[in-house]
Amino acid sequence: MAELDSPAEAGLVAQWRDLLARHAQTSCLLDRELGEKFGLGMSEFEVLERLVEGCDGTGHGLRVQELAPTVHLSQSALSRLIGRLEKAGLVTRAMCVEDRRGIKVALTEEGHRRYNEARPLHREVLSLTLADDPEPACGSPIAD
Amino acid sequence: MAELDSPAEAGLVAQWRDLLARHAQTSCLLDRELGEKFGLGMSEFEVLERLVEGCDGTGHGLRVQELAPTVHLSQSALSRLIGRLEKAGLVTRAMCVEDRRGIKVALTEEGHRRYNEARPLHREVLSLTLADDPEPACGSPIAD
DNA sequence: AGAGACTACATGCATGTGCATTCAATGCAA
DNA sequence: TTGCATTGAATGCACATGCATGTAGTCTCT
Repeated sequence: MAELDSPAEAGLVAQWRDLLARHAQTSCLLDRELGEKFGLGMSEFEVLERLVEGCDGTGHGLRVQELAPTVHLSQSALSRLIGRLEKAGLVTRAMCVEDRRGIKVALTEEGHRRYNEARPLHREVLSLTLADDPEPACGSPIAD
Repeated sequence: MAELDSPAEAGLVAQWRDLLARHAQTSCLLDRELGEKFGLGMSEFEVLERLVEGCDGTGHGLRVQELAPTVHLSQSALSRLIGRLEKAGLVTRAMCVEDRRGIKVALTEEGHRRYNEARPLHREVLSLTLADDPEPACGSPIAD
């Protein structure tokens, strides 16, 4: 009847539940904090960060398909996310000269500034939730 | 100008990205596999599993608020998820006698059966994606 | 050059989620 | 008992996501 997991399976399940809990806590708190203080979602921040890393200094910009594998989003979700960032004035979309199907996404001044402002809070949330402590219950805000 | 992370922060970021990647791979594959082979989402399966653990043998059922902390969903999302499971005939909702605001959720025979059928695949996915291997690119199906 | 397969991104649509609200039941105070 | 705050769960709504599809540009083969 196989009602029980083998020890190996039980270990996997425990690992998975721990991962789920950490993910939920962290992403929930990131969304809340970044959202209410900087108007950014977790994924928006992640995309800004990739853009900073990918073209720091140079203003070249990244292809959408270079962004896609690093943030874990479908192509359509990423397209719309970039649309939101563009509307917010944080990035620009420009046609790619060497392949005119492609889109170059680049940070604006404002985007770079916003990222720099948000980063300390992002790191603070990570240090709060990722240190192996007794889970601080998702909603707890960060003290000013 | 603080453009760089401290080593501690860099470690946190790396840890967070690893967690994000594992979560994306695993939940994506779980949803795909459980969905197409058993008509269950990842969270649906998680709820069934809690119900099995919480009232195995006894047919008592669990309060919604007992379920809520273990699956990482908002109260409203959990309410609707239970609605879907109920409509699919996998659980029953019954008024709670000792507090008539509450709802007792219990597995049906069919729910128990479906869980037992789905569990091996669930464990298989975990063993595929959680073992620290070179990430098998989210979409890769499980061989029959 | 021209036809057809393919690629990069955008968009229509269905769905799952969270927040705010609602409604019923309970607990508590006077 | 009556009145009021609180709790447990359901629901309206806005929104982000994924899948399927559309559209424009590119590549290949002849």
